[in-house]
Amino acid sequence: MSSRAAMVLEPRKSPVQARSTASVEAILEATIQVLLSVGKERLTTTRVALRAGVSVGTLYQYFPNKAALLRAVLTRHLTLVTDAVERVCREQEGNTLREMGAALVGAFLEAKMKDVKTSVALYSVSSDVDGVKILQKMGARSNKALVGMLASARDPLTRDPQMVASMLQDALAGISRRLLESSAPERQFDGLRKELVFFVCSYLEACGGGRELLGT
Amino acid sequence: MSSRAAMVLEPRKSPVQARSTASVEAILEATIQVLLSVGKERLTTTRVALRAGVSVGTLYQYFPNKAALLRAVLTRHLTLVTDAVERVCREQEGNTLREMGAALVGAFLEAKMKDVKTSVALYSVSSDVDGVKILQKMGARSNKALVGMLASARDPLTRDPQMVASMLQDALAGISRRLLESSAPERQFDGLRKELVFFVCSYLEACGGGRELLGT
DNA sequence: TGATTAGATGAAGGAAGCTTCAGGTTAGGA
DNA sequence: TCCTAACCTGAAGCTTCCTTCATCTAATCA
Repeated sequence: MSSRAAMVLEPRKSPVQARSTASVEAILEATIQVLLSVGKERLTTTRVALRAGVSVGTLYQYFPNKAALLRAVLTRHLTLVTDAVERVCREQEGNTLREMGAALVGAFLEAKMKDVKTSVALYSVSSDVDGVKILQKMGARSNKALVGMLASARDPLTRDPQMVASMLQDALAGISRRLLESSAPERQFDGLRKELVFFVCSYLEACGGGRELLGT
Repeated sequence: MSSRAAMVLEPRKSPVQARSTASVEAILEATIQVLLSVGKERLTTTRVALRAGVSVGTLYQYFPNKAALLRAVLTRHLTLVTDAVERVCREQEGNTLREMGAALVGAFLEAKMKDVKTSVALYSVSSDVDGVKILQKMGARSNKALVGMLASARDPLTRDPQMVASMLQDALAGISRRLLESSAPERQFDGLRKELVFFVCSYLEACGGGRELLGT
């Protein structure tokens, strides 16, 4: 009957004491571990609980079902990436489009590469758990941040910022996905990063006047 | 004991008479129908067979298991898209980078939009069936075609064609995916197409000398 | 037309895993 | 110290489906 009465689905129950908070954390972490070690096909709630060092019952005390658990993990991960994007966007306000492009690419790739294995494992989970909805929510956040940043550019955009932002984020998503799912992401990383900066900057500069720039 | 003895996995048995060919076709088609109507979670082999107007036994006569069935459907769809890309690449040989970019975007989007629902439904299937492997195979084909086309450009590339081709196809993939998964793809289609052409052309022209062009 | 091969059937075996719940343990306040 | 609420446990119920195979029907060919 406390204020935490209105929680509908995600957490079935909120941790109050320290030990339960630890349980939830352990479960979340274990989910990723299991995902990495046996793959989503063999990821069972029992296995996750085992790995987390708790019983299945405990798991179900905090997550209404398997899907919710996976959703929580996915959300967690995507939030990190989105936060990273929002951060650069804030930092880059007032800079040139070229600077923005380079910074965006750097931050995005870094966030995704932070834990390659996990990123890849979560791609496979996404489609089982209306990951699209989660992605859209995060996408909207990124979009907002990007539009704000672009609007503040020293060399202003001559095109619909909304549209430009979408292009950038979706292209980034597609390219980084392929990178991550390739056999050796680390090896390709640097070359790809450079080209991606070039790609994005070409576009952004064309979106601006496209004059005062001649460098690379 | 005929020559068709070496088939290992995909089709368990090859259709010989007309009726069996019809069965296979019906099963493939039914798979998509079921996917669209009840979603992949509730797609069962029995349901597919029912919809196809055959018995489960028949289904298992041509597909060793559920995964192979889904793989077949996915492969089929992606082949169409890849074929489309290869076609434009051939047609555009010898043209300018700008022309190539516009044509590529057009063909790619058209192929993907041909049957939006199916495309979207198959995204969700992809991760259950080592879709990555299939995607990579198709990606390699597209890549080859793109590289060939780019190499033939009237205004030659000043950057690694392999890399440029990857950028293009992955960006295209990312952007089209978002379009397809959005709530109203048709509505956004035209605006997005135009911007995408601009995006791709900006890049390609920057990859060429980037001089003799001034038009939009 | 009879023999042989291709194709079709669908009930049932069997495995797997999600989720519950009745009952135990621990922590913190009175 | 005792009591209540928070927390934990894990065996087993239940459902869902994949896949097989013994059997039947339809083509094809000599």
